[in-house]
Amino acid sequence: MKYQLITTDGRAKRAQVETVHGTIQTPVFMNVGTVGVIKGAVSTDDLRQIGTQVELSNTYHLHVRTGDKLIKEFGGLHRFMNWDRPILTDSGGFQVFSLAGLRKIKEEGVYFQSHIDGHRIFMGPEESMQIQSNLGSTIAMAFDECPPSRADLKYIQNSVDRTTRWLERCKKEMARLNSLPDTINKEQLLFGINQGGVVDEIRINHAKTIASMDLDGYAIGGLAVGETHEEMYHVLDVTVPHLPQNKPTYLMGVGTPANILEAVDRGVDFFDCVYPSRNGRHSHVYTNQGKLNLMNQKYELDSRPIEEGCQCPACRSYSRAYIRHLFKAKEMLGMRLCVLHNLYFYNTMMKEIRDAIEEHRYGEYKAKKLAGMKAGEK
RNA sequence: GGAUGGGUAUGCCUAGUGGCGAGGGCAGCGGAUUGUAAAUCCGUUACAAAGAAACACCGCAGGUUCGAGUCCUGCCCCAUCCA
Repeated sequence: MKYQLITTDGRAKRAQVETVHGTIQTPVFMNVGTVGVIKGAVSTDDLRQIGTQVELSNTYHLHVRTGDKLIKEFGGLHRFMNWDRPILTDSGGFQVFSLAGLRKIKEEGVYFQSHIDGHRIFMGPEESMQIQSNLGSTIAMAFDECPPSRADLKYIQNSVDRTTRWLERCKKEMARLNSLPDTINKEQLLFGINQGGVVDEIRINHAKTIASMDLDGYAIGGLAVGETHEEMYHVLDVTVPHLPQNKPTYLMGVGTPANILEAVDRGVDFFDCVYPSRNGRHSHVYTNQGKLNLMNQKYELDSRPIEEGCQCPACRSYSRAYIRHLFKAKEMLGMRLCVLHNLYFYNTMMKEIRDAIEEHRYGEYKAKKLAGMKAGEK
Protein backbone atom coordinates (compact mmCIF):
# COMPACT_ATOMS: atom_id res chain seq x y z
CA MET A 1 0.00 0.00 0.00
CA LYS A 2 1.12 3.49 -0.74
CA TYR A 3 -0.50 6.61 0.76
CA GLN A 4 0.40 9.58 -1.34
CA LEU A 5 -0.48 13.04 -0.09
CA ILE A 6 -1.30 15.22 -3.09
CA THR A 7 -1.99 18.48 -1.32
CA THR A 8 -3.51 20.02 1.79
CA ASP A 9 -5.81 22.96 2.39
CA GLY A 10 -5.73 23.92 6.04
CA ARG A 11 -6.07 20.57 7.82
CA ALA A 12 -7.99 19.06 4.89
CA LYS A 13 -6.00 16.43 3.00
CA ARG A 14 -6.21 15.38 -0.64
CA ALA A 15 -4.46 12.06 -1.15
CA GLN A 16 -4.55 8.76 -2.96
CA VAL A 17 -4.12 5.23 -1.69
CA GLU A 18 -2.79 2.50 -3.95
CA THR A 19 -4.07 -1.00 -3.28
CA VAL A 20 -4.02 -4.32 -5.09
CA HIS A 21 -7.58 -3.57 -6.22
CA GLY A 22 -6.84 -0.11 -7.58
CA THR A 23 -6.22 3.41 -6.41
CA ILE A 24 -8.54 5.18 -3.99
CA GLN A 25 -8.84 8.95 -4.30
CA THR A 26 -9.43 10.59 -0.94
CA PRO A 27 -11.35 12.02 0.77
CA VAL A 28 -13.63 9.11 -0.08
CA PHE A 29 -17.06 7.92 0.99
CA MET A 30 -17.30 4.13 1.07
CA ASN A 31 -20.70 2.74 0.07
CA VAL A 32 -22.07 0.38 2.69
CA GLY A 33 -23.20 -3.05 1.54
CA THR A 34 -23.20 -4.96 4.80
CA VAL A 35 -24.04 -8.38 3.42
CA GLY A 36 -22.16 -8.00 0.15
CA VAL A 37 -24.78 -5.84 -1.53
CA ILE A 38 -26.10 -2.34 -1.05
CA LYS A 39 -29.63 -2.81 0.21
CA GLY A 40 -32.31 -1.65 -2.21
CA ALA A 41 -31.53 -3.85 -5.22
CA VAL A 42 -28.34 -2.01 -6.15
CA SER A 43 -26.02 -3.98 -8.44
CA THR A 44 -22.27 -3.61 -8.82
CA ASP A 45 -22.95 -2.30 -12.35
CA ASP A 46 -24.94 0.45 -10.65
CA LEU A 47 -22.00 1.17 -8.34
CA ARG A 48 -19.68 1.60 -11.31
CA GLN A 49 -22.19 4.06 -12.80
CA ILE A 50 -22.56 6.22 -9.70
CA GLY A 51 -18.86 6.59 -9.02
CA THR A 52 -18.37 4.21 -6.09
CA GLN A 53 -14.70 3.75 -5.26
CA VAL A 54 -14.88 1.43 -2.26
CA GLU A 55 -17.57 -0.99 -1.19
CA LEU A 56 -17.87 -1.87 2.50
CA SER A 57 -19.08 -5.21 3.83
CA ASN A 58 -19.35 -6.78 7.24
CA THR A 59 -17.48 -9.68 8.80
CA TYR A 60 -20.10 -10.71 11.34
CA HIS A 61 -23.01 -10.58 8.89
CA LEU A 62 -21.24 -12.45 6.09
CA HIS A 63 -19.99 -15.04 8.58
CA VAL A 64 -23.54 -15.63 9.84
CA ARG A 65 -25.05 -15.64 6.37
CA THR A 66 -24.01 -17.15 4.01
CA GLY A 67 -20.59 -18.00 5.45
CA ASP A 68 -17.05 -16.80 4.82
CA LYS A 69 -15.76 -20.32 4.11
CA LEU A 70 -18.23 -20.67 1.26
CA ILE A 71 -17.16 -17.29 -0.10
CA LYS A 72 -13.49 -18.28 0.11
CA GLU A 73 -14.26 -21.50 -1.74
CA PHE A 74 -16.00 -19.44 -4.41
CA GLY A 75 -12.86 -17.35 -4.81
CA GLY A 76 -13.40 -14.49 -2.42
CA LEU A 77 -15.87 -11.67 -1.98
CA HIS A 78 -14.69 -9.71 -5.02
CA ARG A 79 -15.45 -12.58 -7.31
CA PHE A 80 -18.60 -13.55 -5.43
CA MET A 81 -20.23 -10.15 -5.83
CA ASN A 82 -18.52 -9.25 -9.13
CA TRP A 83 -16.70 -6.17 -7.85
CA ASP A 84 -13.05 -5.70 -8.72
CA ARG A 85 -12.43 -2.41 -6.94
CA PRO A 86 -11.44 -2.03 -3.28
CA ILE A 87 -13.55 -3.57 -0.53
CA LEU A 88 -13.22 -2.71 3.15
CA THR A 89 -14.59 -5.20 5.64
CA ASP A 90 -15.66 -4.08 9.06
CA SER A 91 -14.50 -6.46 11.74
CA GLY A 92 -17.67 -7.19 13.70
CA GLY A 93 -16.66 -4.65 16.32
CA PHE A 94 -19.71 -2.54 15.61
CA GLN A 95 -21.94 -5.54 16.26
CA VAL A 96 -20.49 -5.66 19.78
CA PHE A 97 -22.28 -2.32 20.10
CA SER A 98 -25.38 -2.78 17.92
CA LEU A 99 -26.11 -6.33 19.15
CA ALA A 100 -25.33 -5.45 22.76
CA GLY A 101 -28.28 -7.49 24.00
CA LEU A 102 -27.02 -10.61 22.25
CA ARG A 103 -23.40 -10.87 23.33
CA LYS A 104 -20.95 -11.27 26.19
CA ILE A 105 -17.49 -9.69 26.11
CA LYS A 106 -14.55 -11.64 27.48
CA GLU A 107 -10.80 -11.11 27.24
CA GLU A 108 -10.51 -13.78 24.56
CA GLY A 109 -13.26 -12.28 22.44
CA VAL A 110 -17.02 -11.90 22.16
CA TYR A 111 -19.69 -14.58 22.45
CA PHE A 112 -22.60 -13.64 20.22
CA GLN A 113 -25.99 -15.21 20.01
CA SER A 114 -26.83 -15.21 16.29
CA HIS A 115 -29.52 -12.63 15.53
CA ILE A 116 -30.83 -15.05 12.88
CA ASP A 117 -31.30 -18.33 14.73
CA GLY A 118 -29.83 -17.74 18.18
CA HIS A 119 -26.90 -20.13 17.87
CA ARG A 120 -23.68 -19.32 19.67
CA ILE A 121 -20.93 -17.59 17.72
CA PHE A 122 -17.50 -16.84 19.13
CA MET A 123 -15.55 -14.03 17.56
CA GLY A 124 -12.21 -12.82 18.85
CA PRO A 125 -9.41 -10.97 17.06
CA GLU A 126 -8.11 -14.16 15.40
CA GLU A 127 -11.56 -15.27 14.22
CA SER A 128 -12.33 -11.83 12.80
CA MET A 129 -9.02 -11.78 10.91
CA GLN A 130 -9.59 -15.31 9.66
CA ILE A 131 -13.03 -14.43 8.33
CA GLN A 132 -11.80 -11.24 6.69
CA SER A 133 -8.93 -13.18 5.14
CA ASN A 134 -11.42 -15.70 3.80
CA LEU A 135 -13.41 -12.85 2.28
CA GLY A 136 -10.21 -11.49 0.78
CA SER A 137 -11.12 -7.85 1.25
CA THR A 138 -8.70 -5.09 0.35
CA ILE A 139 -8.75 -3.57 3.82
CA ALA A 140 -9.54 -5.46 7.01
CA MET A 141 -10.51 -3.66 10.17
CA ALA A 142 -9.14 -4.62 13.57
CA PHE A 143 -11.58 -6.30 15.94
CA ASP A 144 -12.51 -3.75 18.57
CA GLU A 145 -15.23 -2.85 20.98
CA CYS A 146 -17.31 0.20 20.21
CA PRO A 147 -18.43 1.25 23.69
CA PRO A 148 -21.59 3.33 24.18
CA SER A 149 -20.89 7.07 24.42
CA ARG A 150 -22.48 7.25 27.86
CA ALA A 151 -20.28 4.53 29.39
CA ASP A 152 -18.39 5.55 32.52
CA LEU A 153 -14.70 6.40 32.59
CA LYS A 154 -13.57 3.11 34.10
CA TYR A 155 -15.54 1.09 31.55
CA ILE A 156 -14.11 3.09 28.65
CA GLN A 157 -10.53 2.75 29.92
CA ASN A 158 -10.88 -1.03 30.39
CA SER A 159 -12.53 -1.37 27.00
CA VAL A 160 -9.82 0.67 25.25
CA ASP A 161 -7.04 -1.32 26.93
CA ARG A 162 -8.64 -4.54 25.77
CA THR A 163 -9.09 -3.15 22.25
CA THR A 164 -5.33 -2.42 22.23
CA ARG A 165 -4.53 -6.00 23.26
CA TRP A 166 -6.92 -7.26 20.60
CA LEU A 167 -5.21 -5.03 18.03
CA GLU A 168 -1.85 -6.66 18.79
CA ARG A 169 -3.42 -10.08 18.28
CA CYS A 170 -5.07 -8.90 15.04
CA LYS A 171 -1.77 -7.68 13.67
CA LYS A 172 0.00 -10.91 14.50
CA GLU A 173 -2.78 -13.05 13.04
CA MET A 174 -3.02 -10.96 9.87
CA ALA A 175 0.72 -11.34 9.26
CA ARG A 176 0.37 -15.10 9.66
CA LEU A 177 -2.67 -15.33 7.36
CA ASN A 178 -1.09 -13.15 4.66
CA SER A 179 1.87 -15.55 4.52
CA LEU A 180 -0.22 -18.69 3.94
CA PRO A 181 -0.11 -20.14 0.41
CA ASP A 182 -3.89 -20.39 -0.13
CA THR A 183 -4.76 -16.90 1.14
CA ILE A 184 -6.87 -15.02 -1.39
CA ASN A 185 -5.39 -11.56 -0.81
CA LYS A 186 -1.88 -11.87 0.55
CA GLU A 187 -1.59 -8.09 0.62
CA GLN A 188 -4.63 -7.54 2.79
CA LEU A 189 -4.26 -4.29 4.72
CA LEU A 190 -5.04 -3.79 8.39
CA PHE A 191 -6.46 -0.62 9.90
CA GLY A 192 -6.40 -0.11 13.67
CA ILE A 193 -9.21 1.62 15.49
CA ASN A 194 -8.96 4.42 18.02
CA GLN A 195 -11.49 4.44 20.84
CA GLY A 196 -12.02 6.42 24.03
CA GLY A 197 -15.54 7.80 24.02
CA VAL A 198 -15.51 11.57 24.38
CA VAL A 199 -12.67 11.56 26.92
CA ASP A 200 -9.75 13.56 25.49
CA GLU A 201 -7.02 11.93 27.54
CA ILE A 202 -8.07 8.36 26.70
CA ARG A 203 -8.52 9.22 23.01
CA ILE A 204 -5.08 10.87 22.81
CA ASN A 205 -3.21 8.15 24.72
CA HIS A 206 -4.85 5.45 22.65
CA ALA A 207 -4.06 7.32 19.42
CA LYS A 208 -0.41 7.51 20.43
CA THR A 209 -0.34 3.83 21.34
CA ILE A 210 -1.79 2.58 18.07
CA ALA A 211 0.20 5.12 16.03
CA SER A 212 3.36 3.36 17.21
CA MET A 213 2.15 -0.01 15.93
CA ASP A 214 2.86 0.49 12.22
CA LEU A 215 -0.55 -0.26 10.77
CA ASP A 216 -1.75 0.44 7.23
CA GLY A 217 -4.34 2.98 8.35
CA TYR A 218 -6.00 4.41 11.39
CA ALA A 219 -9.68 4.63 12.11
CA ILE A 220 -11.55 6.63 14.70
CA GLY A 221 -14.43 4.57 16.02
CA GLY A 222 -17.01 4.97 18.71
CA LEU A 223 -18.33 8.26 17.39
CA ALA A 224 -21.83 9.11 16.19
CA VAL A 225 -23.18 6.76 18.83
CA GLY A 226 -25.11 9.28 20.91
CA GLU A 227 -22.77 12.17 21.61
CA THR A 228 -23.40 15.65 20.17
CA HIS A 229 -21.89 16.85 16.90
CA GLU A 230 -19.77 19.34 18.84
CA GLU A 231 -18.36 16.55 21.02
CA MET A 232 -17.60 14.50 17.91
CA TYR A 233 -15.81 17.41 16.20
CA HIS A 234 -13.87 18.06 19.40
CA VAL A 235 -12.69 14.44 19.55
CA LEU A 236 -11.46 14.81 15.96
CA ASP A 237 -9.72 18.08 16.83
CA VAL A 238 -7.73 16.46 19.64
CA THR A 239 -7.24 12.95 18.18
CA VAL A 240 -6.40 13.27 14.48
CA PRO A 241 -3.13 15.19 15.13
CA HIS A 242 -1.83 12.15 17.07
CA LEU A 243 -2.44 9.70 14.25
CA PRO A 244 0.22 9.19 11.56
CA GLN A 245 -0.14 11.83 8.84
CA ASN A 246 1.37 9.56 6.22
CA LYS A 247 -1.40 6.95 6.55
CA PRO A 248 -5.13 7.08 5.86
CA THR A 249 -7.44 8.37 8.59
CA TYR A 250 -10.90 6.83 8.64
CA LEU A 251 -13.86 8.15 10.62
CA MET A 252 -16.10 5.12 11.04
CA GLY A 253 -19.82 5.27 10.47
CA VAL A 254 -20.02 8.99 9.76
CA GLY A 255 -22.22 10.50 8.61
CA THR A 256 -24.43 13.29 7.39
CA PRO A 257 -23.12 15.50 4.56
CA ALA A 258 -22.45 18.21 7.17
CA ASN A 259 -20.54 15.75 9.41
CA ILE A 260 -18.35 14.78 6.46
CA LEU A 261 -17.66 18.38 5.46
CA GLU A 262 -16.58 19.16 9.03
CA ALA A 263 -14.49 16.00 9.42
CA VAL A 264 -12.64 16.52 6.12
CA ASP A 265 -11.73 19.93 7.52
CA ARG A 266 -10.17 18.10 10.47
CA GLY A 267 -8.00 15.80 8.34
CA VAL A 268 -10.18 12.72 7.76
CA ASP A 269 -9.71 10.73 4.51
CA PHE A 270 -12.21 7.84 4.69
CA PHE A 271 -15.87 7.75 5.59
CA ASP A 272 -18.77 5.34 5.50
CA CYS A 273 -22.36 5.57 6.66
CA VAL A 274 -25.64 3.75 6.18
CA TYR A 275 -27.54 7.03 5.88
CA PRO A 276 -27.64 7.41 2.09
CA SER A 277 -28.81 3.85 1.56
CA ARG A 278 -31.11 3.57 4.57
CA ASN A 279 -32.63 7.01 4.00
CA GLY A 280 -33.08 6.20 0.33
CA ARG A 281 -35.06 3.11 1.27
CA HIS A 282 -37.21 5.36 3.45
CA SER A 283 -37.84 7.86 0.61
CA HIS A 284 -35.57 10.52 2.12
CA VAL A 285 -33.31 12.02 -0.52
CA TYR A 286 -30.38 14.41 -0.28
CA THR A 287 -30.17 17.59 -2.34
CA ASN A 288 -28.01 20.68 -2.19
CA GLN A 289 -31.05 22.39 -0.67
CA GLY A 290 -31.39 19.86 2.14
CA LYS A 291 -33.18 16.57 2.56
CA LEU A 292 -36.61 15.81 1.06
CA ASN A 293 -39.15 13.17 1.98
CA LEU A 294 -40.62 12.13 -1.34
CA MET A 295 -43.57 10.46 0.40
CA ASN A 296 -45.02 13.88 1.20
CA GLN A 297 -48.24 14.79 -0.54
CA LYS A 298 -46.74 18.01 -1.83
CA TYR A 299 -44.78 15.99 -4.40
CA GLU A 300 -47.78 14.20 -5.89
CA LEU A 301 -47.72 16.30 -9.05
CA ASP A 302 -44.10 17.48 -8.89
CA SER A 303 -42.65 16.88 -12.34
CA ARG A 304 -39.12 17.95 -11.37
CA PRO A 305 -36.32 15.42 -10.79
CA ILE A 306 -35.11 15.00 -7.20
CA GLU A 307 -32.47 17.60 -7.98
CA GLU A 308 -32.29 19.77 -11.09
CA GLY A 309 -29.16 19.02 -13.08
CA CYS A 310 -28.29 15.82 -11.19
CA GLN A 311 -26.85 13.15 -13.49
CA CYS A 312 -27.85 10.14 -11.39
CA PRO A 313 -30.01 7.37 -12.92
CA ALA A 314 -33.06 8.57 -10.97
CA CYS A 315 -32.82 12.24 -11.86
CA ARG A 316 -31.99 11.65 -15.51
CA SER A 317 -35.28 9.82 -16.13
CA TYR A 318 -37.86 10.20 -13.39
CA SER A 319 -39.95 12.82 -11.63
CA ARG A 320 -40.51 13.27 -7.90
CA ALA A 321 -44.18 12.51 -8.49
CA TYR A 322 -43.43 9.16 -10.11
CA ILE A 323 -40.97 8.13 -7.40
CA ARG A 324 -43.55 9.14 -4.77
CA HIS A 325 -46.05 6.94 -6.54
CA LEU A 326 -43.60 4.02 -6.49
CA PHE A 327 -43.25 4.37 -2.71
CA LYS A 328 -47.01 4.64 -2.27
CA ALA A 329 -47.40 1.50 -4.35
CA LYS A 330 -44.55 -0.14 -2.40
CA GLU A 331 -42.71 -0.85 -5.61
CA MET A 332 -39.03 -1.67 -5.17
CA LEU A 333 -37.94 0.66 -7.97
CA GLY A 334 -38.75 3.63 -5.73
CA MET A 335 -36.21 2.55 -3.17
CA ARG A 336 -33.67 1.63 -5.74
CA LEU A 337 -33.87 5.05 -7.43
CA CYS A 338 -33.60 6.92 -4.12
CA VAL A 339 -30.64 4.83 -2.94
CA LEU A 340 -28.88 5.38 -6.27
CA HIS A 341 -29.56 9.10 -6.06
CA ASN A 342 -28.28 9.37 -2.49
CA LEU A 343 -25.11 7.40 -3.13
CA TYR A 344 -24.51 9.44 -6.27
CA PHE A 345 -25.04 12.59 -4.19
CA TYR A 346 -22.47 11.46 -1.60
CA ASN A 347 -19.96 10.21 -4.18
CA THR A 348 -20.32 13.44 -6.15
CA MET A 349 -19.93 15.56 -3.03
CA MET A 350 -16.66 13.73 -2.29
CA LYS A 351 -15.46 14.53 -5.81
CA GLU A 352 -16.34 18.20 -5.26
CA ILE A 353 -14.47 18.08 -1.95
CA ARG A 354 -11.37 16.63 -3.62
CA ASP A 355 -11.48 19.30 -6.34
CA ALA A 356 -11.97 22.07 -3.80
CA ILE A 357 -8.99 20.93 -1.72
CA GLU A 358 -6.80 20.67 -4.82
CA GLU A 359 -7.78 24.20 -5.74
CA HIS A 360 -7.27 25.42 -2.16
CA ARG A 361 -10.79 26.72 -1.78
CA TYR A 362 -12.10 24.10 0.62
CA GLY A 363 -13.20 26.58 3.31
CA GLU A 364 -15.28 28.49 0.82
CA TYR A 365 -16.73 25.32 -0.70
CA LYS A 366 -17.69 23.92 2.71
CA ALA A 367 -19.36 27.15 3.84
CA LYS A 368 -21.40 27.40 0.64
CA LYS A 369 -22.45 23.74 0.72
CA LEU A 370 -23.51 23.91 4.36
CA ALA A 371 -25.42 27.17 3.86
CA GLY A 372 -27.33 25.72 0.89
CA MET A 373 -28.38 22.59 2.77
CA LYS A 374 -29.34 24.57 5.86
CA ALA A 375 -31.42 27.09 3.88
CA GLY A 376 -33.42 24.25 2.35
CA GLU A 377 -34.30 22.74 5.72
CA LYS A 378 -36.97 25.37 6.35
C1' G B 1 -92.05 -8.01 -3.54
C1' G B 2 -89.09 -11.97 -0.62
C1' A B 3 -84.43 -14.02 1.76
C1' U B 4 -79.66 -13.33 3.87
C1' G B 5 -75.55 -10.38 5.44
C1' G B 6 -74.10 -5.51 6.55
C1' G B 7 -74.03 0.08 7.98
C1' U B 8 -68.51 1.77 14.02
C1' A B 9 -65.44 8.31 14.72
C1' U B 10 -61.69 12.97 10.40
C1' G B 11 -61.16 9.72 3.87
C1' C B 12 -61.31 4.23 3.61
C1' C B 13 -61.44 -0.74 5.99
C1' U B 14 -62.35 -3.30 10.38
C1' A B 15 -62.66 -5.43 16.08
C1' G B 16 -66.36 -5.33 19.33
C1' U B 17 -73.10 -9.62 21.05
C1' G B 18 -74.89 -5.90 28.25
C1' G B 19 -70.16 -1.95 31.78
C1' C B 20 -67.36 1.25 25.72
C1' G B 21 -65.27 8.20 27.47
C1' A B 22 -65.35 2.07 21.51
C1' G B 23 -59.65 -1.41 19.95
C1' G B 24 -56.86 -2.03 15.40
C1' G B 25 -55.22 -1.32 10.25
C1' C B 26 -54.73 1.69 5.75
C1' A B 27 -54.39 6.58 3.93
C1' G B 28 -52.53 11.78 5.84
C1' C B 29 -48.89 14.58 8.67
C1' G B 30 -44.46 14.72 11.73
C1' G B 31 -40.09 12.57 14.07
C1' A B 32 -36.13 9.11 14.76
C1' U B 33 -32.27 6.60 12.09
C1' U B 34 -24.61 7.73 11.71
C1' G B 35 -18.44 0.97 11.20
C1' U B 36 -27.20 -1.70 8.76
C1' A B 37 -31.15 -7.24 13.78
C1' A B 38 -33.87 -0.92 10.23
C1' A B 39 -38.27 -1.54 2.78
C1' U B 40 -37.71 -0.40 10.28
C1' C B 41 -39.37 2.05 14.65
C1' C B 42 -42.02 6.04 17.23
C1' G B 43 -45.48 10.09 17.54
C1' U B 44 -50.07 12.41 15.84
C1' U B 45 -54.96 12.17 13.56
C1' A B 46 -63.03 14.74 18.08
C1' C B 47 -63.84 17.30 22.82
C1' A B 48 -62.20 17.04 27.72
C1' A B 49 -56.36 17.37 31.25
C1' A B 50 -59.31 14.52 35.39
C1' G B 51 -63.87 17.15 36.93
C1' A B 52 -70.32 14.90 40.04
C1' A B 53 -67.80 17.53 34.71
C1' A B 54 -68.02 15.79 30.12
C1' C B 55 -69.93 11.91 27.22
C1' A B 56 -68.22 12.69 19.25
C1' C B 57 -75.60 11.33 15.33
C1' C B 58 -71.55 3.62 16.86
C1' G B 59 -77.42 4.46 9.74
C1' C B 60 -82.32 6.88 11.96
C1' A B 61 -86.40 6.78 15.59
C1' G B 62 -88.48 4.50 19.62
C1' G B 63 -88.26 0.64 23.49
C1' U B 64 -86.18 -2.98 27.36
C1' U B 65 -82.34 -2.23 31.26
C1' C B 66 -79.03 0.48 36.93
C1' G B 67 -76.33 0.53 32.28
C1' A B 68 -77.28 -0.42 24.93
C1' G B 69 -72.37 -0.17 19.66
C1' U B 70 -74.16 -4.82 21.73
C1' C B 71 -81.01 -6.97 23.16
C1' C B 72 -86.30 -5.73 20.99
C1' U B 73 -89.62 -2.97 17.34
C1' G B 74 -90.14 0.08 13.12
C1' C B 75 -87.85 2.73 9.28
C1' C B 76 -83.68 4.21 5.81
C1' C B 77 -79.44 2.79 2.99
C1' C B 78 -75.77 -0.88 0.85
C1' A B 79 -74.38 -5.89 -0.96
C1' U B 80 -75.68 -10.71 -2.65
C1' C B 81 -79.35 -14.15 -3.98
C1' C B 82 -84.58 -15.44 -5.27
C1' A B 83 -89.03 -13.72 -7.83
